[in-house]
Amino acid sequence: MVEIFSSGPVALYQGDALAVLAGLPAGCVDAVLTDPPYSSGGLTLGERQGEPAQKYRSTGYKRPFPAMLGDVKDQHSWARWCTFWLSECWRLCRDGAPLMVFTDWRQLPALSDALQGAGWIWRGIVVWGKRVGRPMPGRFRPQCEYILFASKGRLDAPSQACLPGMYSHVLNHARKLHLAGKPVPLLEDLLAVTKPGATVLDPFMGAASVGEACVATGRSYMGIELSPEYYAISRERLAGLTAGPGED
Amino acid sequence: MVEIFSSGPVALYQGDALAVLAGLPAGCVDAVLTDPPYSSGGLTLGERQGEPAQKYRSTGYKRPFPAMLGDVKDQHSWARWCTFWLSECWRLCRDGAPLMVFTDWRQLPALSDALQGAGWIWRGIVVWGKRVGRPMPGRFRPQCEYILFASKGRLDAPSQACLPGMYSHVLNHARKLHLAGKPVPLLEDLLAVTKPGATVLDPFMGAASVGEACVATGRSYMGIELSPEYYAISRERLAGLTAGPGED
DNA sequence: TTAACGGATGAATCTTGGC
DNA sequence: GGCCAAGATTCATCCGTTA
Repeated sequence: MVEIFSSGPVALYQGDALAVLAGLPAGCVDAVLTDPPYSSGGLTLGERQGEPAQKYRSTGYKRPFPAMLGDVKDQHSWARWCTFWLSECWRLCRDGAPLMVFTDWRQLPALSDALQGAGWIWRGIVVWGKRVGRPMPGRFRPQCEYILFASKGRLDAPSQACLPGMYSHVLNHARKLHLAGKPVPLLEDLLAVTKPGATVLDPFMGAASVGEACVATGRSYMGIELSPEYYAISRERLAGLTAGPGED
Repeated sequence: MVEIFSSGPVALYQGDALAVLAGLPAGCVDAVLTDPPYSSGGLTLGERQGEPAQKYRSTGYKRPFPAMLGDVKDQHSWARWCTFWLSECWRLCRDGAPLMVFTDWRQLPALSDALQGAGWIWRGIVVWGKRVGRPMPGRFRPQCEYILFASKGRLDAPSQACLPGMYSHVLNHARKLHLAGKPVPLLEDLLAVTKPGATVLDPFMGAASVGEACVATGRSYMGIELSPEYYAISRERLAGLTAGPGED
């Protein structure tokens, strides 16, 4: 059964994204902003399913994170799975809702297929320049991640303001609670395509950086997380936001 | 018949890219850097095939450019056509050669499929932040273009130096000779993945910005252009480079 | 208060050796 | 021979601490 936590503008669900999404009513969501597992990197099944302390990490790296569940798919399965949850998101959203999904360069084409297959109209790419990146001798370093931007039908723009197509934000790794944590200021910037008070859905909550950005900017947040460990971390983090400043 | 111009490190061919490439011998090229027609931007066939004064332009923008030939394909045909010329490039390149192809966000997934279908190993995306872009009220502006980076087999790196994954260069519209002209300093930066003296192939020369970057950085340049008008412009531009400073 | 220094880090990739 | 696990490698940037 799904565990639910609700407090003010925050509603959290612990369970598999597809299962939780299927149980929610249509039209209850104004926007989607999420960072799914990339299932990227690793040529072999063993590498993809490796210990989270090893995968995506340098040898000798010390700081541990809880395991990222569900990050073990090959690209074909990953694309089909994305189509499934993106279809559910489409059903839950009202017309005109924006969708923003993080991806790395390797999965970008598959994700663009998946979201269009789920009914979304692809509108563009937002670039996140990370400023730091792993050095790659003799070639270009993977220094950017990407946010695919789409809408359910004609985009219902919150204002006439023009938003930039790229953002440069530092990720403070000392404060990062999740291996794939994103900077809260970046997420706050992205929320500019939603109206104040909008209900934002995040099927892959992780450590709830999106939730913190929603609280900080006056949006309602619906977060779903499979891992009980990260669910607990997120619940504490969002429950404590009224008491003091949070972390990313 | 194909017209040929040759002068020092520069060799230019006037004709259809596929036809010219097919007549060249295998293994004569060290790297590919090119900016093909995107066949993007128009929602309808009529818009895609319309006068270039409308396409890619803000309303009211007056400066005329010669017609960009061959920019009239739907996405399926475009992807097939890309696979063809990318396969020819693959044949002409020696093992370890890098490939860099410009694209906009809309064609990025199709281009990644095409280059992998042609045998290239996709290595990543380099982001070009244009710093300016068409304002898009209420949404993110398309401020970046992308360079897909690939290699023929194992990449033969010219050095151990780590290159950045994104570049920010302003395009000087007044000096631009082609509607889709790219900043020469950006092209010079990209040439850092080739060795000095390398032979660089550019099947879609346009106004030869890549050619100018090659001359400036001591690379040999092979350029192909379908349009007689742009071929003439490029020939003059490159022939004049020894006399004085060029333009982009 | 400001400036400089040192250490840690990164949604990786490649080579090598073992089974 | 094929597949897989482990280790080495790389440096711009940022943060915390010291001067």
